Amino acid sequence: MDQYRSLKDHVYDHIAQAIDSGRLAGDDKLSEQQICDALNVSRTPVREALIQLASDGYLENLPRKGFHVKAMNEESAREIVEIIGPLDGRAALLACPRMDEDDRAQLQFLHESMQLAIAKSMLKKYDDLQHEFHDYYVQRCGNEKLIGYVRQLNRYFMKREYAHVDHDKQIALLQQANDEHAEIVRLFLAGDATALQRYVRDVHWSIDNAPFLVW
Amino acid sequence: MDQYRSLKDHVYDHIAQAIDSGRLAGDDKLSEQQICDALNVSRTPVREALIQLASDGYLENLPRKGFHVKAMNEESAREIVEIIGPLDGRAALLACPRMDEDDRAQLQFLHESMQLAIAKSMLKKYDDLQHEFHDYYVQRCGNEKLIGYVRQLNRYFMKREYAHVDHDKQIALLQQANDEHAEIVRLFLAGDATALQRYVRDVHWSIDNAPFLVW
DNA sequence: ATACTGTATATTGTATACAATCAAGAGAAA
DNA sequence: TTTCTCTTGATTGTATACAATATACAGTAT
Repeated sequence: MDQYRSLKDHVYDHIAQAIDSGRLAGDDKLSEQQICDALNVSRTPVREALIQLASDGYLENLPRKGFHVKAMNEESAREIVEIIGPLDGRAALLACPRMDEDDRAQLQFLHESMQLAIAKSMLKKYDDLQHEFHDYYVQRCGNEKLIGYVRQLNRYFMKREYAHVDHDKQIALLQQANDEHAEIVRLFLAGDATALQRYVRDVHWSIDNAPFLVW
Repeated sequence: MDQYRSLKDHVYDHIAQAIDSGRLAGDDKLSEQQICDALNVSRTPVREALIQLASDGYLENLPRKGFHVKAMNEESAREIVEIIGPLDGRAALLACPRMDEDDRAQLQFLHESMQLAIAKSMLKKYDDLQHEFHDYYVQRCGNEKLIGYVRQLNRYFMKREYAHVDHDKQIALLQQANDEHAEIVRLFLAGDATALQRYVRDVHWSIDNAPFLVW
């Protein structure tokens, strides 16, 4: 069963990846013609992909003036931080009773891997593992709509930059975050879904001391 | 300043309204040609609107087989109930410190109007007021992304049907809901944002005794 | 030099044309 | 009758053509 992928989907993935990888950023304007030339397709599938990307929050569409990449600014960062906690916490709550022994072992393994990454100052590695950690239980919450929301919100954390924070301070922040991961793992192991939700929502994603508000 | 509205937007509104109003429902298949004929436009803006509607959760797109209205079923209803509480609660938390005297008076007025609607057994009127009540503080939470999410989730509650519940039972459910609204108003007046968030999230939108899971 | 105006070019929005796939029905084989 | 295959028409996916608007730039007036 070879699953059909339209040119629209192909274009969609191409642009989405370019944005996620940071190759397209800021308020970059997208030229339809340029995309057509690059991918050897006509404007129809390109426009359809752009409309979908705009609907999914990747782009913005100024009527009669085209599409441009939605810039990350203070305001949208604040909006994301205000929402992610309740959603991630709810995902943890729902995932908790759906985890089996192997799942819990995976979470523990990821936590210890992150600790290793911190010890070796492998910041990028830590970042990847952190996403994998959160993704792991979100993917198992059994709520497709919730999974979609969290995925969309997390996209913005992909492009975080650490440049303007000095290295020691950065390590300290990661260590704090991973201590929280330890508690999250503990609550998953204990199977205390309610406490888990509260901890993820109110502590790990605390609006106040959000150490993740770093771009 | 006449703001430009493309044919795509026109088509989008047309279909969205047809779905919201219930004129299109179930798994109804949408014929592109039929829409073209009805609105006297070509397939291009129609397809663009359909793609956006699918991205916004109105429709589903089976490759090579077209678009059909996303049906409401047990599963998607459960998914919505699992998400709406944390989001609506967070919206209330954020809105609370942004409310002025007039806003609080509006909420109180809406609450009392709902009580009146219950007393007169005006179920449809109550429903409208309830939406207005929740919308009122959500619209003032200062988080556009959150507003969008709640709006999308609430679409599904628009088409709720009361038919299979007897009238007295229905009135009792509405009375309970409005008692909760009273508490919500009280917390808004008290300015206790934290308690408000908790109440909206854990009591009013409680997963367990969700009296709103009625289609 | 600066600001304005008109024109040429580029880009977006929409319509139409063509290609690929799907769905329905007729007819043949079991 | 049932099932299979083939064919035909309908529908979707893509390309191209055309129309409407926006952008850039040259030339002119101040």
